[in-house]
Amino acid sequence: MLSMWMSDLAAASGLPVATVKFYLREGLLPPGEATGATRARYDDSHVKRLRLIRALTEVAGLRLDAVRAVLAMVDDDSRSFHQAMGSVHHRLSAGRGDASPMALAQVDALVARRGWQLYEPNPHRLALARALDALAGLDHAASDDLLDDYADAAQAVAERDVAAVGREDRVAGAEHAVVGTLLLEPVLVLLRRMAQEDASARLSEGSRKS
Amino acid sequence: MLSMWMSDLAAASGLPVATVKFYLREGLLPPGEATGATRARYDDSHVKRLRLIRALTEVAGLRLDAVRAVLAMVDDDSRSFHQAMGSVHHRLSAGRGDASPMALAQVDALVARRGWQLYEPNPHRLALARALDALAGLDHAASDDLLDDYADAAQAVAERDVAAVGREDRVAGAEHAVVGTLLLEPVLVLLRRMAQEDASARLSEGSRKS
DNA sequence: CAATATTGGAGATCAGCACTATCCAATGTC
DNA sequence: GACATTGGATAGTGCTGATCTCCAATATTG
Repeated sequence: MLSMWMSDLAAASGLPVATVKFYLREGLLPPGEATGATRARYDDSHVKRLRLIRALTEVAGLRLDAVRAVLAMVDDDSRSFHQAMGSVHHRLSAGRGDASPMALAQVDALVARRGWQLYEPNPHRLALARALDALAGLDHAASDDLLDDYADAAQAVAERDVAAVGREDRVAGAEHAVVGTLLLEPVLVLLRRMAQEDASARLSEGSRKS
Repeated sequence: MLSMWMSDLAAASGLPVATVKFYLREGLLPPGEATGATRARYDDSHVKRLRLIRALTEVAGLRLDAVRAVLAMVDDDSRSFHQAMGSVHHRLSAGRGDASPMALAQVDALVARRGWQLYEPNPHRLALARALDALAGLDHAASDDLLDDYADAAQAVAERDVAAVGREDRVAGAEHAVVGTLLLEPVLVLLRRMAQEDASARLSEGSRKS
């Protein structure tokens, strides 16, 4: 089915018509091709766009303004993966408040140890420092050693992802990569939860008396 | 300062008095010791509790009902880390909707490959399958190979965390461990974003003509 | 000890977000 | 030509998280 009306689009995407209208109004879904004053045709690209919007909100947990920013990236072919990912990530990590100089220094030290090249101003740095402050404030300060282990794991998946981008999507545009990267974030978190459940089960089992 | 009034508590935590009152009403903050009909004293434990609430909402991104569940765990010494973490994680991964049998099978295969022991019903399994469905629906299906790499990374940090719990907190109660685990989730995500920014910078630099 | 300011409890109110419902005129269909 | 459908505009809903307003009881100060 290449061409459809709004109600078909809604049916195809499993969303209420009212919601499709809402996304149109918000500029998240491009308008269909008008066939008259009160009718418009939509096609497969609109179905896919709706799937993307729902994936970004439901799976990646983005709010609609962040979705709008991601879609703007996706629609702009002129950006490289690197540029697109940068804009998107920077927007996602942005947040209010400031961090202690100590936590910032710990982050900077980590970045230096790793030899990471980051752009300034870098919202990840601030967000991470705030997380470390929160941990420290609860008597749960993260050691450099712990951060290194976490960074090892993070770097392993990040390099894997970027290598995949270099292989597949260098020319094809940034969309695939950005979308994949965003949706894999919750995957990593979920896998950590599962792995932790398993490890914790082993621990409590191993220590059980009988 | 061991004993204070509500306005001092608000000042000490950096929150408006109205917000402190709100948390009291919501049962997130235990009531102070009443010294009369209209006065109550609060202490350090209340300051720390407020820090915990804000860390869970701002850093870990939990909603107040999830915070309430975590606090209930924290206040209940009778649970092991394993039990507490299970309840909390299961609540966090809970979500609406269902997943395709294909995605569920892929998750089950992964779990089987890893030899992970998970409890049923397991919300992580469903949530992960839904994420995989979303990826597949956007022509970005995750291969078993990719999942294995992600699981490697997830398992590495999970085992590190659980080992730390076994070392420090076996007796001390589950609070530390649960809180640390929750707050380290965003840390891992942020580190992945930073590592990706670095890897992507290297890639685009390495491929630049001059 | 009286005057004044502060405290904290209860309820109402508000703001932001993501939708959802109602109108309505134009249009397509039978 | 009667009738239902479409889709644009506008207003309203439900939820969450927080803030405002009142007020009587209480502490502090002169």
